[in-house]
Amino acid sequence: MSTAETPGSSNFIRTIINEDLHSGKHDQVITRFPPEPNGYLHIGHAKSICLNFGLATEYQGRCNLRFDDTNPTKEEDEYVEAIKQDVAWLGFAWGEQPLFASDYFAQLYRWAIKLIEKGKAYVDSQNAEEMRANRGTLTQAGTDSPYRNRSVEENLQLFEKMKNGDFADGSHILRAKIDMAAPNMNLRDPAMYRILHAQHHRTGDKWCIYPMYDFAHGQEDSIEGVTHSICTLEFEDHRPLYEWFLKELEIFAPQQIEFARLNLSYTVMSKRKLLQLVNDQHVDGWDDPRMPTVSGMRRRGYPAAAIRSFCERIGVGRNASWIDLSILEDCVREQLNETSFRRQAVLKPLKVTITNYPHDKVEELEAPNHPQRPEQGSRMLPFCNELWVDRDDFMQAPPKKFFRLGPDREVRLRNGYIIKCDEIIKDDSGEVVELKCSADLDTLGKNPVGRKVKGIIHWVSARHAAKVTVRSYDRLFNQENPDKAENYLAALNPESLHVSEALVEPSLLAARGGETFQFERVGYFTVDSKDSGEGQPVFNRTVTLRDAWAKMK
RNA sequence: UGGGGCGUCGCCAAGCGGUAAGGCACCGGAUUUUGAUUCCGGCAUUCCCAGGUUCGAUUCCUGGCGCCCCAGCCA
Repeated sequence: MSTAETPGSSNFIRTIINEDLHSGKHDQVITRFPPEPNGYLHIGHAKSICLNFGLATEYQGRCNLRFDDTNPTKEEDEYVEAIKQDVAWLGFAWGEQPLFASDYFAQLYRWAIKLIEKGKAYVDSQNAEEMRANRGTLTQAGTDSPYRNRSVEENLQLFEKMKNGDFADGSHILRAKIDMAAPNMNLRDPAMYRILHAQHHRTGDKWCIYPMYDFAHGQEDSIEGVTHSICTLEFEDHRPLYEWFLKELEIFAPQQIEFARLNLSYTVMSKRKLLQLVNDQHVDGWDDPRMPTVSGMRRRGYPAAAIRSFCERIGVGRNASWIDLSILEDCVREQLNETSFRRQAVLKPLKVTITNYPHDKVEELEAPNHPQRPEQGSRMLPFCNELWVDRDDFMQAPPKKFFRLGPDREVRLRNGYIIKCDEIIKDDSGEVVELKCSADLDTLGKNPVGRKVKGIIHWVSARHAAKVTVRSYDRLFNQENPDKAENYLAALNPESLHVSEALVEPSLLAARGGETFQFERVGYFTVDSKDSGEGQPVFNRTVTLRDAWAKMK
């Protein structure tokens, strides 16, 4: 477990834990991260993972990875494998084996019988529509089921038959007998077990009844000795139920604590919607670099440390909050600036010919891998009289503040000479196709005397450059909150992916999948692990560099 | 309109009766062969509003207002 990060600021959960430790209520901290294996993990889950595993580490306790697999119709092994990989990649460990709610099915079944015997649960034979109709509304009490007062014996028999598979799906259901008039809807005789003749990813067809979340989660926590069961705010209304089951079952009662889920601007977070983006092929898969999934961010090139740092920075509270994407991006840049080697790459090429440099001469110019860290070494850049520079670094009629190429303007070639633009070549349509420049050959590694050249631009040798595919990503949605749109799909950004060919320094051809480089003055780019071939790297733009000039414009 | 929550700077977020931390964003300025990084400096006399208690309230009380969640045999 690699959590050398800062302890972080105070939050209400740390306060509760500290109190519990000081009062002697607990002498250790046990948490859990309980995903349902019905989709891939996203940045919202990452917040929960960092919180739960982070707390366990901080208090030298334990955090269980427990799959909440109580609904066989939606859960698959593919998801449990992906989730395990994501949690591990984020830097957390869960002991020898992950846990599963399905491991507790037998115990849960015995507990259901116990409640029936106590007269606290009954088999209802209304269908789903009748149950809904009799549940009442937010302002009106519900009505008791006509089956509510079946005898314990009859309930026991019926429930056993449910378990044995004697009934069709939906024909009967086990309910807790609480209060059909409770103002909290969750207490109006909530469902405990439903009949589901479905293949479970782990138990196969052993069971044909499955516990509902409410009848499973608290008991799972209890079995595992979880001290603090941390979940999101929507479950707040379920807490009385959570506590009711534990009390009626007379078993250890963990404390449920709710926090606000993460909302990120310009993205959606619901698994249903993410699944639809995948199924309808609006994206390339769960791990498409535009997805807010852990696997998508990993493929995009976000370091795990950046995600951890992000989760620490945003804090934990109970306000429904919207986090600005810029915070995540700042965390990513913070990490990548430290670790990434610098390289030169031209994304929008414009030809430059150095008129006073010999046609047949080639020089190797030394360039540091990381200017702030000379110990990281250097690589050699081939230089000749034909270069590519970026179109954005040239203007025919530049404003005074444009510190780049323009008629008669001088500029430093990064890691190379100072050149001056003498002549502009255009094609028939008037488009600039080439610049003729002269180099000051006495400016390698030193400044010219008598004048100052402020601008620096990146370049590659046209005779040596390699051509690679670059995928530039933009936000997946155009609206700050896609959920507010009539249809969130309409808020999809049609320009979220831009594929282009870039000309890069030859050393980049050896880049391996997952490696990230800073293309100087442009951004951070990560070699795609799926689509890159041997000697044919495909670069995903992880994040751009900050661009003060872009702001000035 | 039933129940449960939440309201501190543009976005997050500390604070828990003693006179508003921090981060992101933003605005200045310094250094710089990345208009990057780094570095300095600025950025809420005010804590949803109105009353009240108190020597003193963002913190306590009362009343408003606003926002979020709940009527799956999903989790």
